[in-house]
Amino acid sequence: MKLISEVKKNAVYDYLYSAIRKGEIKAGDTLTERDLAERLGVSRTPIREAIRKLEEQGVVIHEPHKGAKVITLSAEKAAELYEVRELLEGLAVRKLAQIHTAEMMEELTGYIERAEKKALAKEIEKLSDINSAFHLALARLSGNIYLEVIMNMLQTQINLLMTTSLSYSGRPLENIEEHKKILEAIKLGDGDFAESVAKYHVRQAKIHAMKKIAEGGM
Amino acid sequence: MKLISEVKKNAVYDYLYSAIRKGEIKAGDTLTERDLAERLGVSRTPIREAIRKLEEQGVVIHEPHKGAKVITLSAEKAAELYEVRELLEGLAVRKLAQIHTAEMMEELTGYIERAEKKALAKEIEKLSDINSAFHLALARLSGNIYLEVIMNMLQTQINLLMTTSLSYSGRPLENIEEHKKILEAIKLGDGDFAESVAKYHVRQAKIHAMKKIAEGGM
DNA sequence: ATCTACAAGATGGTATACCATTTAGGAACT
DNA sequence: AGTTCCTAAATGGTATACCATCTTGTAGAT
Repeated sequence: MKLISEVKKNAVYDYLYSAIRKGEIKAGDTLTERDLAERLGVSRTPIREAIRKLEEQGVVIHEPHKGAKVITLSAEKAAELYEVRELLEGLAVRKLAQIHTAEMMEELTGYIERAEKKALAKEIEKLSDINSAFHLALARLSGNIYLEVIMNMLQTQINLLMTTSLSYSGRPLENIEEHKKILEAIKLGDGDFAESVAKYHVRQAKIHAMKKIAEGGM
Repeated sequence: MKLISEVKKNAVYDYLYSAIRKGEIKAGDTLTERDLAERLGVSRTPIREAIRKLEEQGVVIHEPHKGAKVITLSAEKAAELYEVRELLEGLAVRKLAQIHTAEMMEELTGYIERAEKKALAKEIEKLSDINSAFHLALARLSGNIYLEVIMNMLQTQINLLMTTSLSYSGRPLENIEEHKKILEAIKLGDGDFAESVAKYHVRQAKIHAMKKIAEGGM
């Protein structure tokens, strides 16, 4: 039985991460414990824990006695991000091609269906969340726990990038089509092929993101 | 000016991680905050932070109201670990082949020299630490910040594996020879070749580790 | 004998106060 | 005017107490 009021530690984390994604807290801003505690009406303890978690995920960097600064995602960092993600997503999909079951495919298809609805409804923030969930699911279902943990971190960063820098602008339909192609490749059961399709997808996403960053004001 | 007494949070983390590596705290054991606080003579606060960090690194898993349990590294987990590491170390070395400078090579060579000394002196625990530092340096020098963060986590896990399961038993000399080959490949500047040498090294380490796990009592 | 319910202990989460360290700004001196 | 030193404020770290929740064992009922 899940209660409404989650533990504050998580609530604070969610609030801060969301505020950063929405741009209410900008890159370079510093989070100070006492400040936030007062503003959110809680003690420093849950704030500390939330900031630790943000640090863990690479969202802020803590400089002693200067506060935790929200990272700035430069074009270089974005390139590094996608570089690693290409490898890992390739591996996840390769493994999935070898071990996939009907239930797995059903779950994955579910994300795509929901994504299509959100895309049509232009609910871009929710679309972004669903796409995140899709990629995380690929990692989780691959059965490699490390892939899952790492992809979670990378996805957190990518969401940050998408929202703060790219203002959610995506290529929603092409993106979804590529996701479908990944699922088809998994169904074929050919690890090499599935891996190459997944890598292609990540490269496309990277190209798009880099172009946006180059245009937009970073 | 660095003082002797580091912050307790880190001291507690170091103590716990070390105790786990030494087997004083075994896989499956639970860490409870009050318990440790009393035994180490500090308050729960630094204990909490240390446990969080252990959790972050995947060393313990926190189950609500049951304490933080030290993970059990099964053969499957070890295989997953090396699977991911092969990809990432391959990427790191590929990049290094393209961007390496004299200073970088000097640093890397330094690790190998120190490793040889420790190997000859049979100081196996210190050897293990130096090898960790070598691999972490590869990731760091590659210039991809994500590689560095991720490799740090993987290395933490591998150290755990080496000590708890493999009792430091290694193939120290072969290992060092392979490290030398990696450096030579980097110097040649051929990314593809360097990557393949690095991947080969990780696969060898994996084979050795898996064999040991199969023999030894896990 | 088994099941239920409840109470006590264990565990985690939060609030608060205090201490340590660092930073930053200004006063005093040259 | 520039430099040095010192102090106050900011920030982080730690200790402690209290509260909420969950687990577990046991007493009582059936």
